[in-house]
Amino acid sequence: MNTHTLYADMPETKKRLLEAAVKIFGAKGFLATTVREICQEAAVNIAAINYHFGDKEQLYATVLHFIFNFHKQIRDQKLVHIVNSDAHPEKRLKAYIYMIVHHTYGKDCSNCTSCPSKTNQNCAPYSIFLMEMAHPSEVLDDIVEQYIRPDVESLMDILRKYFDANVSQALLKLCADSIWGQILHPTMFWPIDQRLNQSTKFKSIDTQALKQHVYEFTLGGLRRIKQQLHTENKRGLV
Amino acid sequence: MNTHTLYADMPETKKRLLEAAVKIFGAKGFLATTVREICQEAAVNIAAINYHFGDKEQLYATVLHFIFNFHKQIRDQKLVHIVNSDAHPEKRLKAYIYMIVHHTYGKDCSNCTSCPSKTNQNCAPYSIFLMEMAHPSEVLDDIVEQYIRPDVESLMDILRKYFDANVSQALLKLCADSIWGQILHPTMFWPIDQRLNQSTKFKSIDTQALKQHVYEFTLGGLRRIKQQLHTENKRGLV
DNA sequence: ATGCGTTTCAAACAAATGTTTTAATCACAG
DNA sequence: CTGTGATTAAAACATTTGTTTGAAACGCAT
Repeated sequence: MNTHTLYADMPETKKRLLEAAVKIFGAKGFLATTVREICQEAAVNIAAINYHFGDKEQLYATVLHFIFNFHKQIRDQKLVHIVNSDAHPEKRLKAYIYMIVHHTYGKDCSNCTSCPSKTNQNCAPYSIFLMEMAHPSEVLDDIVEQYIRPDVESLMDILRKYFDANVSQALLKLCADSIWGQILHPTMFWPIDQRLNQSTKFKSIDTQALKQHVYEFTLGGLRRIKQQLHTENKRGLV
Repeated sequence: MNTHTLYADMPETKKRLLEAAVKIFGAKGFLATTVREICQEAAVNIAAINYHFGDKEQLYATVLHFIFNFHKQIRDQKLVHIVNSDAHPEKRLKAYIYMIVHHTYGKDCSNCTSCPSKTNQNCAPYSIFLMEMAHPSEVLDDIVEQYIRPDVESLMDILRKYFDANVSQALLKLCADSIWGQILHPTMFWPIDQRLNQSTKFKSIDTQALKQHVYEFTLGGLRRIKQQLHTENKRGLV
């Protein structure tokens, strides 16, 4: 079902443990999940975790890598294609936003085994991600380098080319944050939306509408800022 | 130091416990903090939590209310003033964004006792908030109703008046999310920024620049969307 | 000073957790 | 069939956790 580097050549028991771990770590958090529950979910013996992974923490680290490695290959391919394209920066930006939103909210996620409950809970990967933001573990360093930095740098590249004039790194970062903030907000703060609008997550998030909106909103924002830069430069020359 | 409704008429021990609880719950999460550590930090006996709060969970619930109630009075006053103003919606939007950013990143927070470490950790309130997003507790229902819904509704009001034409609730929500996403992103995903840019939080976040950027970016986004609505309507009439 | 309700204290309790141990079982090459 | 290494199984272990208990100390009106 899933051709995964970390996953492919694992013994059956180890695979089952990993899948169960994603599910339960996601549903309850690291400390609230007991190794007993994971083993029960995976239908293996209590000692299996220590045998196959060393201990609970190393299992969690594997889970973290597993989650972020999900779709990395496809995603990276698309990414270099977008960044190296000679299309207009606005087109590239559109491709970028559409791609990220797709991988964040697409069916690939809502159908994966890591998302046990689509109704009243954040799906496992996002819960785990939020946990890391609240209290980063040691693994986060690697995760950022391997999986997050490439995505962010790509966006910075696109933006740099968009503002063809000399533009500060600080401004690029602000713009990138504006974009990422818009993309991630609906998943990350989903429990609030749920309570505000009695909504169920994957029903209420219209991926297509979100893509379009984030792109149009962003385009308006960027154009305005670019224009302001332009008038500032002009004024500077007078 | 802090004239707080929940805080004012508390016995000394209870206050100390509450402050210690904010600090340690924030630094470690609910399960990772032991009542023993809180009591040690507060320099009170082990049994004090159960005596003053009932149990660990009720202490945590109090902490949650305490955090969100912080500055609520001032904030609410400003809010009604902004919403009921007869200024141009763009001006009101600016006031709204500036106010929220101020209360999210302002000195009032970075100086408060709830933010023990400004260097390598998210400050307590935001860590606790993220925990709630990852795994909501029962208290979140009340928190959303009392503290979050008013803020969001105010923004929706402003936006509704901005798009003077008939505009769908869905579009308003998308725009509101774009704004909130931009505002919250830097705090919430601070651990990533820290690792990407070796930055320390309160040094790297320039509140003034953030305010201005979010407003300008948002204004550009909203204007573009409004314009698109307008041409759509025109086309509809033809 | 006395008595009483409130608060603090040290010690103990019961429950649960991650891990280890040791033996049993399995896969399978020789 | 045999033997060897890998895997699984059940039980036990050591620790830590939140909570309770019952007595002591305190504040304070009478």
